[in-house]
Amino acid sequence: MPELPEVETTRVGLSPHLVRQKIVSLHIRQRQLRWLISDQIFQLEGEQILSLIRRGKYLILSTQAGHALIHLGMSGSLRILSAAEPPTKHDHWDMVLGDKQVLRYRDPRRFGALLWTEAPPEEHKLLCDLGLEPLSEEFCGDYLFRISRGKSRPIKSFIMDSKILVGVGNIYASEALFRAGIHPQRRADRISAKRYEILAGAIVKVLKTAISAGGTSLQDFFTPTGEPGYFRQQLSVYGRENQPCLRCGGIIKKKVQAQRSSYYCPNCQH
DNA sequence: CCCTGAACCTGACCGC
DNA sequence: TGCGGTCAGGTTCAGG
Repeated sequence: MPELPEVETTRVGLSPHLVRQKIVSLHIRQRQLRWLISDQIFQLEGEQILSLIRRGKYLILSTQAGHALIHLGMSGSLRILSAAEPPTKHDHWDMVLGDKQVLRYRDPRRFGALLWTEAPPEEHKLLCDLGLEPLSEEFCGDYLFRISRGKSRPIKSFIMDSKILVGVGNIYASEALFRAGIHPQRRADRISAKRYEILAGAIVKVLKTAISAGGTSLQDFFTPTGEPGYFRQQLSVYGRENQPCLRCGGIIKKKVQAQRSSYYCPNCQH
């Protein structure tokens, strides 16, 4: 579920509640997420939170002793609650904070992760091969154009590949391609530099707009204060199969590509 | 290297 | 009400 805008919304919402707080204790009710939560994670107890940053779809919570890497998978969410609030069925872990508040992780499908690392996080196996941040200075159409040469794979899977750029998942890939007028199945090496310029702009625009709206809530996603994200109302193609294209009035199609649904307008996207 | 398909897990929804 | 099938925002891994 959560793509870059939802993870960024989570980070922004949590940050004022977490940074400089002391972690009083950690309570794990379900260790089996995407990977088993290691006992090393208890080194967080007694530590002060120094920062909460985002890299791609990962959140990195840093202390003097080491770093917790948090991934929300498909259905994960984080909330700040009163420590007195009883946990419910899929609330897998709690981080009790110094001010009687608790950071609570909920994840029905358990595809998320909570990992411990003492080395610099950027060296971690899951982070070291990640591509550019789409909202960074270096990201541009020319970057996509250069590394797409000789790549026959479809453009949708290309922009969803975290080794190339991070944070673009199934919703925003469809949305960005629609805005750029590019067919999701077009080969990556058959797109001009000019069109990559437009695509890079569309990716940045759609991600920034979604962050401003607090992300997209389909089923499981809520901001840390329990609010849904409102970007769903601005989706142009995602989830709109058989509905009219907002640009040309044609019919939006859905096609399964690499086991993921792609939504597009066959008239506007080539 | 490139791509596909399976795997991990639960819940919502739809048709019968 | 119940059952079976399908689908869902992510990512890794095995295999051809």
